[in-house]
Amino acid sequence: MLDTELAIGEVSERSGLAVSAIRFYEDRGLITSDRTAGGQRRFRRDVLRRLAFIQAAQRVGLTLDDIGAAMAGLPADSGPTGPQWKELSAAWRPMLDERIALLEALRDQLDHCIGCGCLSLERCRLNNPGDRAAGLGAGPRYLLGDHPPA
Amino acid sequence: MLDTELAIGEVSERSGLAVSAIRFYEDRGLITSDRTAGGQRRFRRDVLRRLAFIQAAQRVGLTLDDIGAAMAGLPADSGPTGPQWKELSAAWRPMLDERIALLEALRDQLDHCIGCGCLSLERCRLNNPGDRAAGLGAGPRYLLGDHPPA
DNA sequence: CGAAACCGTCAAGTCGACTTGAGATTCTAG
DNA sequence: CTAGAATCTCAAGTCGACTTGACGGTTTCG
Repeated sequence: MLDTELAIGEVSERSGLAVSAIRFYEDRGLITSDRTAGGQRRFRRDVLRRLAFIQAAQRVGLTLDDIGAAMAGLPADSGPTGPQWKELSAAWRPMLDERIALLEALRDQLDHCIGCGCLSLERCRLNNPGDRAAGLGAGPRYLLGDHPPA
Repeated sequence: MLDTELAIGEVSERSGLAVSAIRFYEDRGLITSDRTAGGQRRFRRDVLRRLAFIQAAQRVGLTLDDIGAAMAGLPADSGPTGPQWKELSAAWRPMLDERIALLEALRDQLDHCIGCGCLSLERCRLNNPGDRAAGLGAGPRYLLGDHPPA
């Protein structure tokens, strides 16, 4: 227990993730672990940082594949270090900004529709399929729409 | 063709949705249609408004169930009328604001982490499970997290 | 009238992200 | 040392939102 390594249950408790989810992430290669002689997982503390990172990224709407790709450039055994973290954050910033802009546009558009009573949603920019910024396509599968092919 | 009713293919083209998706929505009770003598669907024009509405709502991250519930109060055969639209929009506004706030918080937090180099993501508010606003839980299943029990 | 284009109903499949269950093994506190 | 809490693996299930496929009927245009 004073051990630096954490059992999966501890990781679960500290990260707020289900044990099954943690195993799933390991299967997907997002995190790694050592094993005890008996075969149980023991995680290095930095896995918490990775998991936190994963959770944050998911909230932004990235898929595990995206996240895995982004983390592929990081050293496998540690959380992101300074410059790497910087790089990642910089890479995601435009996407964050885009999502925010989209949500704001939606809200304002809604306000506009309320204000003018036009009810012409189908003519609103909200549904302009040609517009990259608004026409994000097919719904929830990828959250707020596409994540850049990045 | 000068007919006021639209065949499913036309609806598809005008709405940008796949024919199969439109049928799916009808199964789910989100839209309705008449049938020709031969059994083909014929949609009233206002179905376009409904579909537009559905698409907009999805982009905000609502499930079809949510959308169905919200539209349940509307007259089945027409798009939302003035006051109803107003009511709906008003109901969704707080959620939109919350989502926007979340995204902004995430972005700013990311900036902060870059700035200070603390790398202490796990201590950041981003992952505070007790905080309703930030601890939105379990990822993509419900898009950017929970939609209010509304 | 007849071919091409469109539409119908199922049932089953897909995708992402996990969860659940079964049955066996390992750890740890008393 | 032992009871019982934690873990293990692996297969299968779930959920939301659709899509795909098989197979057959309907509309429309020339």
